[in-house]
Amino acid sequence: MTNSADAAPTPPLAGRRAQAARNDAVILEAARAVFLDDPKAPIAAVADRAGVGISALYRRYASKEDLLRRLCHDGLRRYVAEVEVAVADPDGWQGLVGFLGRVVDADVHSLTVHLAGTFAPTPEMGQDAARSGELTAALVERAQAAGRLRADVVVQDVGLLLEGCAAIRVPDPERTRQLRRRHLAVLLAGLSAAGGGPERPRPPPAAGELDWRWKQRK
Amino acid sequence: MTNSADAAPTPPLAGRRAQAARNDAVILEAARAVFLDDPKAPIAAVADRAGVGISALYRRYASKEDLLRRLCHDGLRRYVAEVEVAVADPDGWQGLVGFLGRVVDADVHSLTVHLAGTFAPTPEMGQDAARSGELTAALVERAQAAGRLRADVVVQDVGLLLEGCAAIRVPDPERTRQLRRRHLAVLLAGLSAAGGGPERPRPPPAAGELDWRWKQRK
DNA sequence: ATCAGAGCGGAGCGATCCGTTCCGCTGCTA
DNA sequence: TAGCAGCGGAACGGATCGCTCCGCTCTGAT
Repeated sequence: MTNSADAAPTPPLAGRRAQAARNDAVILEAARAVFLDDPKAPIAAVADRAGVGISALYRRYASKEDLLRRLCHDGLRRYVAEVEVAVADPDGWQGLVGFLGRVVDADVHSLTVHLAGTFAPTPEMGQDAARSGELTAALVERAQAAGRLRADVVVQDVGLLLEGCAAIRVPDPERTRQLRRRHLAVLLAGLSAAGGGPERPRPPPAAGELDWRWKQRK
Repeated sequence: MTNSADAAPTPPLAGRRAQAARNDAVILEAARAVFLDDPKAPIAAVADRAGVGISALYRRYASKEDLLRRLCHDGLRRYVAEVEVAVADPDGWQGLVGFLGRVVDADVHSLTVHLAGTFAPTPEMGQDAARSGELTAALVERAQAAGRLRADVVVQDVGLLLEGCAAIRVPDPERTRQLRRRHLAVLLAGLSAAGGGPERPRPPPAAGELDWRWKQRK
């Protein structure tokens, strides 16, 4: 994300350009934190949190919608990257478990879902979303093939799980992470083939049933 | 909730007073639906949904905050009523399971938690909240005593569970209910003593750790 | 039959909020 | 040293929203 065009003579962290390049990251991180906390937060809140003026924001993004889109797309890409790593795991079950832990920790779900509908998605985002769906499905199948995931689980159950974990939130971020991990462990136990109980209530979530958020709202 | 002072000669559903009494319920139900969907919704949205004018609202509630408080307190009372029924169940585990199902169906958690912080709570609400906590703790203990609930579960885990279920939401309310039930079943399987797995990640949620929402925000 | 007023619809006021623009300053960079 | 990238932040214009208020209707007591 840092600007690679800065092979300047000086050590790479002084001067105006370098500061600006650093601001790129600072602003994105601030925006992440702010909009995760309140998806309707004003732009000024991001600027304050980043410790910069509003101009620094508008120099980088043409509009609030642009920033939101960028944030969301980054989250989506992160998701795809994680799930790609996961399907490469030789152990289908461990691949799924590790994947969920990392995605929950990174709070990717809040980024992609709570922000959805606040901006017009690009075609590229649609492709990435489709790809993420396919890969997640593959991940679920592999975990089932390994015999560790209940057979009556469907891909969309992963969406419900992520939704549930993302809903856990306390003021302290690290504590939030811990509580989510605990919640995730309970869910995984309930989803594992070892986990008792008869059938899960039907009908299971259907394809596309969780996609309504992506329709532009407002 | 219907006005019992209407033992009028006519069948009890005609006349201005009766219409007004019916509006009481209509407005409350509309407010429930609207604020459940968007806690920041404007008052006018409630009036529209109820099919009445704004005056009809302000005749009943002095302010928006008043209405929110009423809604939230109703939810809290509902919770207490349900948990009272549950602790009376001779089967500790079935008491817990049935209770969770009813509370999740009624979407009580969204009412009490997503609205919290948007109004100044009354002392009476504090008492009810305390009582609900005690009763829930008793419920958990009874389920553990029955040997059906894992020993490393704490009361606050119920809070996490409700939080997670409340986060599931699709446009159709009945479908939302079904998906939440499915999610709840997974969680219960993960929480039941039969459910496999070693220890749950520690430390478990602590007392009061989920109460930060009740601090007045904004 | 009469009429005071409960009940209500809805326009509009005043306050607030928010996205975005723009001006002027600073201090790199060429 | 001149020029401009980069930025801070005031302020504008529009939108939103809680709430008030005026006037109408029609009930229900007399």
